[in-house]
Amino acid sequence: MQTTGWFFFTCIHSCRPTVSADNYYSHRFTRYIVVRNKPVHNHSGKARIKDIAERANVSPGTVDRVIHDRGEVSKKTREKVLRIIRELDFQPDVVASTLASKKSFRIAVLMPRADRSSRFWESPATGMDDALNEIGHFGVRMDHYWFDYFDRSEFVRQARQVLQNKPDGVIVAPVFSEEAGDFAGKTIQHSIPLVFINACIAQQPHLAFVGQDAQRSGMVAAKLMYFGLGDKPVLIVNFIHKKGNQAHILEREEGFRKQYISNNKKADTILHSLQIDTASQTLVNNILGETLKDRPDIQGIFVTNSRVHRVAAFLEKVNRQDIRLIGYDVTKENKVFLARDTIDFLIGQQPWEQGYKSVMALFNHLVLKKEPKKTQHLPIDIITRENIEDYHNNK
Amino acid sequence: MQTTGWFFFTCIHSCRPTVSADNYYSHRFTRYIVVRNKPVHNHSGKARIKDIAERANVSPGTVDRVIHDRGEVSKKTREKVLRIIRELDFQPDVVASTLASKKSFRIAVLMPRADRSSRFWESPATGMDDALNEIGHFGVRMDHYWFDYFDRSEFVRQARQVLQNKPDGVIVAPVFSEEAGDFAGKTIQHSIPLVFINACIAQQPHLAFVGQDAQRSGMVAAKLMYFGLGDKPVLIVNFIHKKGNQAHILEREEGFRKQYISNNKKADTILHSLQIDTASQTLVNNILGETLKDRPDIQGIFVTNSRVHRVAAFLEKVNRQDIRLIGYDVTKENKVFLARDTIDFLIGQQPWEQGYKSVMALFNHLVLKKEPKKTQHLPIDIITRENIEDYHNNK
DNA sequence: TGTATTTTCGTGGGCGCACACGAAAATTTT
DNA sequence: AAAATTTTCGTGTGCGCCCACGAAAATACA
Repeated sequence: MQTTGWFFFTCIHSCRPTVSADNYYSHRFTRYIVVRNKPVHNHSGKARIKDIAERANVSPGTVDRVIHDRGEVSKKTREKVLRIIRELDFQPDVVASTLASKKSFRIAVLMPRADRSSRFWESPATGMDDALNEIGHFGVRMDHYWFDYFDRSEFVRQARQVLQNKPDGVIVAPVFSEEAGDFAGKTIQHSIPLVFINACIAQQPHLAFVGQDAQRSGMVAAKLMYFGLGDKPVLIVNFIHKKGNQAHILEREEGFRKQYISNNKKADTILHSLQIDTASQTLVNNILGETLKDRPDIQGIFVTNSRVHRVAAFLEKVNRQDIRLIGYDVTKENKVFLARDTIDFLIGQQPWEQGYKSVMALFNHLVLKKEPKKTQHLPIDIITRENIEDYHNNK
Repeated sequence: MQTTGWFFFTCIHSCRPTVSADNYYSHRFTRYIVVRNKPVHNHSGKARIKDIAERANVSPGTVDRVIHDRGEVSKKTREKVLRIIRELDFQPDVVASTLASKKSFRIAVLMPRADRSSRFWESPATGMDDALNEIGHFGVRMDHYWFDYFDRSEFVRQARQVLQNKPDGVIVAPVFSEEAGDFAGKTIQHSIPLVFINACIAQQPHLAFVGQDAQRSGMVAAKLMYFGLGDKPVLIVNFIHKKGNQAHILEREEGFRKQYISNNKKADTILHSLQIDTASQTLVNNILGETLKDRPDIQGIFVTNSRVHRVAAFLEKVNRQDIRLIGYDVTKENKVFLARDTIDFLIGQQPWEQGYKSVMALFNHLVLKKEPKKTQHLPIDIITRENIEDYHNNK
C-alpha cells in the first residue's frame, strides 16, 4: 500500500491505451489461446473475470457462473476455474459489480424511538443515517421499525413486520431480551444476518454486536467513584421498569460492585442498592430522602442508567451537591446537571458510533463480502463538564 | 430514507425490463423528441445523464461536457442543461463514474514514524489503512512519507517529496509548526486539499482538522485531578524537546491550569511547572527527586504528553505511588503502569479514529464531492485500568 | 444409429458515466 | 457566394461485472 504511488500512477495513465489486448478468444470452436508470458494481471494490477476466463480456456460467462455458484458448470471446469481464481487471487470489483447488478440491499432497523422519556436513540439513528450516506451508492437502503421503549407488544408487532418484509440484513436493539431472542432465532432461520446494537443476546447467533461492555462500564464508574471518595459508603440506584428487561443494566451494577470492593482495602465498605420503578420525581424524592436519612454517611451515588438526572434534581433540592454522582448517557436533562457539577461524571456509550458501526458491519458483510468483527466493544466514554462539547460536536 | 423499503424494492425488480425506453433521439437532424408525461426519474428513482439529455434536447455527451465544465458548449445550451440538472436534482452516480473514469486518487500522508520512543503513530496509520480498505474500491491510493518525530530536516525533506509528487490530497501531522505552515501554504498554491491530523495550524487554510481540543483535554485532566485531590498542590511536567515545536502540548498545560484554578475555592492552590528535556530515566529521577524534596506537599502530577511513564517509573522507585498521576496516550509503556495503578488516568486521543477520519475527510472531498466538517474534534477519552481493553479491542 | 433431453457454455446487451473522435453548424475569411 | 476556420455537438467504445438467451456438447432414450 505504501509503494503504489506516483510512479505507478503515471504508468496507469500512460500505458493504458496500448495494453488492452482483449478478445483473445473469439469463437467456441477455436477455443482459447493460452497466451504465455502474458502478465498475470492487467494494467490496473488486479485480475478480472476476463483474465480468469482466458487462463481457464472458458468464457467469462462460465467464470461468472462459478463465482456465483449458479450451477450449469461441469465439475471439471468448475474446479479449474476455482483453481485459477485462487492462483490469481481474484477479487471481484465491487464497484463494477454494484453497477451491473443493480441489486439493492435493504437493512431493517428495529429499535426504540427517541421520545421525551429519553432521546438516547436519536444518536444511533443519526449514526446510521450518516453511514448510509457514505455507502448509499452501493444500493443500500434502510427501513426503520420503531417501537416504544416500554411497549413490549409493539416490539413484537414490529419484529413480525420486519420478518414479513424479508430484509437483507437486520439491526436490532434487544430491549426485551426474550422477545428479541425469538426474533433473532427467526432471522437465522431465514438466514438473514443480524447485528445486535447496544446490548447483546450472546446465546443467539449473530453477525456482530456493537455496544459497550456493560460490566466493565460499571467498573469504570467504580474506579471514578473510588478515586474521589476512597473507602466511603456508596448508594447504587437502579431505575428499572418492571416490565422492561434490562440485563445489561444489572451487569453495570455487578461491575461496579466488583470493582469497588476490590479497590477498597477496608472490609466494611458499604454498598447500598436501591430499585426505583417510577418516573415521578416526587416519588423519587421521597424514596431517596428516606434512604439518606437512614444512612447519612452515604457520600456517593451511582445510577445505572440515563435517569440519573432524577437523582440530581433531588440532590439539588435538598442541597446535597457534595454527594458525588455518576450516571449514564449524555441526554438533554443530564447535561444540565453536569454543567452545574451536580452530576460529576456521565458514562457515555458513543451512541453515534453504535449506529454508524452497525450499518457498516452489515455493509461489509452484504456488499464487500468481508466478515466484520463479531464483537465491537466501543470505548467507555467518561464525560465531564469539560469534555462534553466535543462529545457532541461531530455527531 | 425511511420510506423506500420493501414495496419500492419489489417495484425495481418487477418493473425493470419494461421501463427502459431509451434512444429517444436517434440523429442530429431529427432532433430530440420531447416526451411529455414521462416520469422525471427512471426506474431507480434517480435522474441519469441520459434523462437530462432527453429533457434538454441534446446528447449525453453535451450534458457530460457541461457537468465537467469541459467547454465546447454554447452558452445557451449550457444554461439550459444546468437548469434541468438543477430541476431534476441530478447527482452523478459515483459508482458508475468511478468505474468509467478509472481515475485514481493519491493521498499523501506526512506523519511521524512509530519508533521505540513512541508507538503512538501506529494507531493513526492503522486507522488510515482500515479506512482505505473500505474505500479502496474507488481508486484511492495512499503513500506514506514518514519522518522522525524529532528530526526537523527530515520533515522538510519529506514535505518537499510530497509536493514533487503532486498528490491529490494530503494529510499532515504538523509536528514542526513553522515548517508545516510553509508546507500547508504550498499545498494551497497547488490547490491540493489538506487535512491536519492531531494538531492544527489554524492560520493556514485547510480542508479539515481531525484531532483533539488540546486545551480542553487539559481541563479534563484537571477535573479528574481535582476530583481526587481537592485543593492540594499539583506538579505539571512538560517533556518538551527543545527542537520540537509542540504548541498543543503547551495548550494542555494552559487548559489544566485554567480549570484547576477555577475549581479551587482557596486561593493558595499551588501549581508547579517543570520542563524536562531529556529521555534519560536517571536524569528524570534526579530532577523529580529534587523537586519532591523541595515540595513534599505535592500530591499529584500531571504530565502533558505520553512520556508520563518516566514519572511513573520514578514514583515506583521512590515508593510514592500515593501521588496521583495523570498523563496522555495509551502506549505500551504507559499501559504497564496503568495496570499497576501507578498511573491513575491516561487521556486518550482516539488515534485510530484520527487516522480513519482524516482519510474519510479526503475521500468525501475527492470522490463524493461532499465537503467534510472542517473541525472534527474527537472525544477526549479517559482511560483507566478498567476500560483500557475496550480501547484497543476494535482498533 | 438416430432422436429427444439434459447439461454445459458462449454471446450479447446492459448498468451509468467518461472521453476520444469526427462531423455538422456557425462564424470568419477570401 | 464560396472556402476556410472555429465552435459546438452527437456517436461510439469501454470500465468490469451480471444475467438472460439460445446454441453446442454430452447424455439418455428409442
